[in-house]
Amino acid sequence: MEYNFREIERKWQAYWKDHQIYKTIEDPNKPKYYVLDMFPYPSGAGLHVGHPLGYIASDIYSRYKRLKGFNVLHPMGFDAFGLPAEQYAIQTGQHPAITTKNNIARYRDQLDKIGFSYDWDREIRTCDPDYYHWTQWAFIQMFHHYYDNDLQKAQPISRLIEHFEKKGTENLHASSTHELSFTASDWKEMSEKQQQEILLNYRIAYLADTKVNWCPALGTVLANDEVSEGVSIRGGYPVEQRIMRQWCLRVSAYAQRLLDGLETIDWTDSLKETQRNWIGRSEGAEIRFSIKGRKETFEVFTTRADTIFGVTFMVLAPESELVKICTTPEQAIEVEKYLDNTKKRTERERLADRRVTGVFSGSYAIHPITGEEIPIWISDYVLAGYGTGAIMAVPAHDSRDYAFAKHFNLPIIPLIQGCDVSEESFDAKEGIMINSGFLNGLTIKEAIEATKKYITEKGIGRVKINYRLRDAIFSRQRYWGEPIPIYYKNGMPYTLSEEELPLELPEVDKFLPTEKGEPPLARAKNWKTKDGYPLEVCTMPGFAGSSAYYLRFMDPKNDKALVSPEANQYWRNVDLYLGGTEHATGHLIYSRFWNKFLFDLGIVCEDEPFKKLINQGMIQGRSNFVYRIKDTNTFVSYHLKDQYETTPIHVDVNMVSNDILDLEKFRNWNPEYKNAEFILEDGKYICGWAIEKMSKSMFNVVNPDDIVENYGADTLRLYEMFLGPLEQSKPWDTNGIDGVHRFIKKLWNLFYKNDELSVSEENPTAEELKVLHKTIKKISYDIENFSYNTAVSAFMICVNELFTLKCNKKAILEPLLILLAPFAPHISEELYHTLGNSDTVFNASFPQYDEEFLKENTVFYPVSFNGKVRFTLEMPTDASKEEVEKTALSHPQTLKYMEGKTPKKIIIVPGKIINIVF
RNA sequence: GCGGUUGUGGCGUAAUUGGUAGCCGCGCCAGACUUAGGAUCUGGUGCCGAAAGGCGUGGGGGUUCGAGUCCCUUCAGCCGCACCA
Repeated sequence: MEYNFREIERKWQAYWKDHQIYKTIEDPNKPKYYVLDMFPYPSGAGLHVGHPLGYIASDIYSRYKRLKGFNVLHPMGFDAFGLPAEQYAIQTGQHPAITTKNNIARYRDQLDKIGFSYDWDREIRTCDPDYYHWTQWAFIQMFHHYYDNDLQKAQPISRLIEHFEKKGTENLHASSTHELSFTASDWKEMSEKQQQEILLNYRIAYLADTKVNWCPALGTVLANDEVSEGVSIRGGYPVEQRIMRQWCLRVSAYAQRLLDGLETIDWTDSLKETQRNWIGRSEGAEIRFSIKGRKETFEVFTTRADTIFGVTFMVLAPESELVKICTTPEQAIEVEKYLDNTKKRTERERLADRRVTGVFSGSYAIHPITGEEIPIWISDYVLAGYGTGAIMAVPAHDSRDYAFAKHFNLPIIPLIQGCDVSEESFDAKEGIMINSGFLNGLTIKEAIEATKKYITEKGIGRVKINYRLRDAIFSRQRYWGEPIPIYYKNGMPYTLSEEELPLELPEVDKFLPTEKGEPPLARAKNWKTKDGYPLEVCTMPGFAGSSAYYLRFMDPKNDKALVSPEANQYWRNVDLYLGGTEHATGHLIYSRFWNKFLFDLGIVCEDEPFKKLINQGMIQGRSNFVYRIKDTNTFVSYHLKDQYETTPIHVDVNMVSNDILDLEKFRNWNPEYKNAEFILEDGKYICGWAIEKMSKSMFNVVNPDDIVENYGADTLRLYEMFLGPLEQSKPWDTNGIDGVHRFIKKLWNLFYKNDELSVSEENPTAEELKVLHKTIKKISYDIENFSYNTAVSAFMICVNELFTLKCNKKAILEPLLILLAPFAPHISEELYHTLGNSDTVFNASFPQYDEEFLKENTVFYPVSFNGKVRFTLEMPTDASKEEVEKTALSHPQTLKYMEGKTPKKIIIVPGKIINIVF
């Protein structure tokens, strides 16, 4: 029989579906294992060959774990809300729900062809009301909680109100937007509206005026991780800063726990480092300065408290509230001018053009230790959003302060013994302090500690930890997202009751803002509560739906809760999570935050959602080029191109094979090339190539459907794994796929001789057993270590060796099929049944290797002289060191290489190597 | 600038963790079967050299009997962060 992959794959995919092989239920008798892929956003372009890489890897692991006796949860769903479908809707009028549904169908079809073991009964779509019910529910919980810094835990708002009623803000240690201070009686005298406004300052989901990234082209605000270098990541449209009243999530409250949690999880160092970076913890001191002639004081944050004696000026961010206070009438015009100028510059311009700019405020600060007067300046090199928006400038030891001081001719006082600050600042954190009063003679490290102690004791400052992590802005002025379950009464936000969920996305006539500039939901008819209060018109951002989806998979049909305690306690958290690095600072921070919040509420039993995480590398494209001779329609083959002046042109890789261009296809590709002429080499047109991103514009996109059609899903799966280490980026080159396909056919031919099934029941030989058990050992090790490329190579070696041995014994081939089943499920299932089994191969057990079969009688020693290997020596495995040495020294070859000299030293590593030094 | 990560044949890669560098494939070369080959099978294939032999894991240095692997130094690519005080 021929290996007919089309028929085999169709047959077993249907069988698995009909017999519900992948249906998963909680089974207390088996250990659980949860394998999750980062679910895709179903784009209109469909999957290319790079997308399934991680899915294949996780599928192999899932099937392996199952064969090892685990109850494996391996679900899949779709991150279905998002901008592209909405942009498409604006352009074409097609409802994003329809676009999304079609795209999902396409994705599903493509995924099905590859033969994954997903339990599709658990499929979730974030745009499904039954799903976003629980996204909205979580938001409501966040609204009704605040973060207690003492307990390091979310607490009900009712507890906060109690505190206010008893003590006002006294002894309150809660995360907040602004530091507030009021008494219990102040609180009681406030109106309902005032109280609500105060509470927003503490809620974990809160409404506040914040500086946002406004993207005019998309008509919405974007989160920090959705913006890069001043443009939106989706679409690349310019983004500007604006102050707007927005929903935010108090992620910053969890900064320390997000940081600490990294120690407990098995992620790569680079990813943890990226998150640490993003959280940006810095330990320092907050020091208070008074303003000469005024009662107001202000604080600055510094990590270099040791440099306090080197402060020669202060700098305020232009947006700082202190600017008003510090500006003297004499300087008012100058300051006004400067503020106007900075306002006109966008964030991008400020970053691109690092000119030193600033203006003197007219006021002086009083140095808290020396009592000296220090001029207060205003400059946009100080960021309003970090620390207190004001700094103490130490030009001798900070390059930014140095540049500023040089430009405005301000004094520079060196503080480190022997440092030279005539040309640049000395930023290094090493040396002995000078010019620093009581700090003189201390090392920097000692001086930092001494200063902290001093300012704390004298009450002029305190030790402070700052985080770069900002609260997440949660409003999007868009249509295609989860409605926020909020209504407004008296201008203040209130949540809908849980019974009113899900708040379904309403129909609108157009997916555009209203004439008044309100978001699209403002177009909806009757967008108000039954009592007539207006509902929130913003929707949630893209990361909302993906923040807790891994929990929903545990219990996807539950209409009473996000996840039942029973399901959650069984599945706990994700054991293995696979996905790309692009989510390092977005999804992977937000979902950890979301999970920790639910953990505080006792909804989930694990503090961290993803125990182990692997980032699969990107599959790059391999582009092909033709070379057109300038101003002609003639194309010259690669090796001849240097004889002409040519322009390289991308050609579709699908009409190139082994870098040889199909001329006929090329001519028909584009009318422009209809009459193209070619200068060939050896009768062929050879294309040039380059490794680039896989994208439509490079014409290097390879569709998995085509590969499945031509080679089968098993070949695709094996080849994707064979390309190289999972985590590494590597180019896709369809040319190499034949090798893997040949391997599968060779495996097939172990079973079939001249189209006849030929499998023997005979007992295997020692040699055959050795081949099998060597392979079992290697495959087990490789799967555990996600080294799938070497596993595929081990399979090839195994089949090559069995082929040489002409082995067709069932006792060898059957375990081999079980080993291979996670990688190539279809052919394994087919041949497993061919051997007479009636149950699926995935109900078998993974073979165990037996060291007994791997024992060798003899070992080949490489014999080297002064480190150079000259020949090998076969010795019995159990030969003693002395025997080996004796045999080696008396070997005729040894005499030749010794050139009559006496050995100085003989190194023998049993079973490994012999080295003779002379 | 800071941090992470990777440098091995023409290409993708491997190396039991300090012990024969180049496994497994692609490509290429030769041969077989073929009307044919972008099919299949067999053999060869790191570089230089006719061979003996020499050289060889980005470069330089070191430790060691022995280094792709450890240490120092340097270069290059990729990724992340970046006026974060």
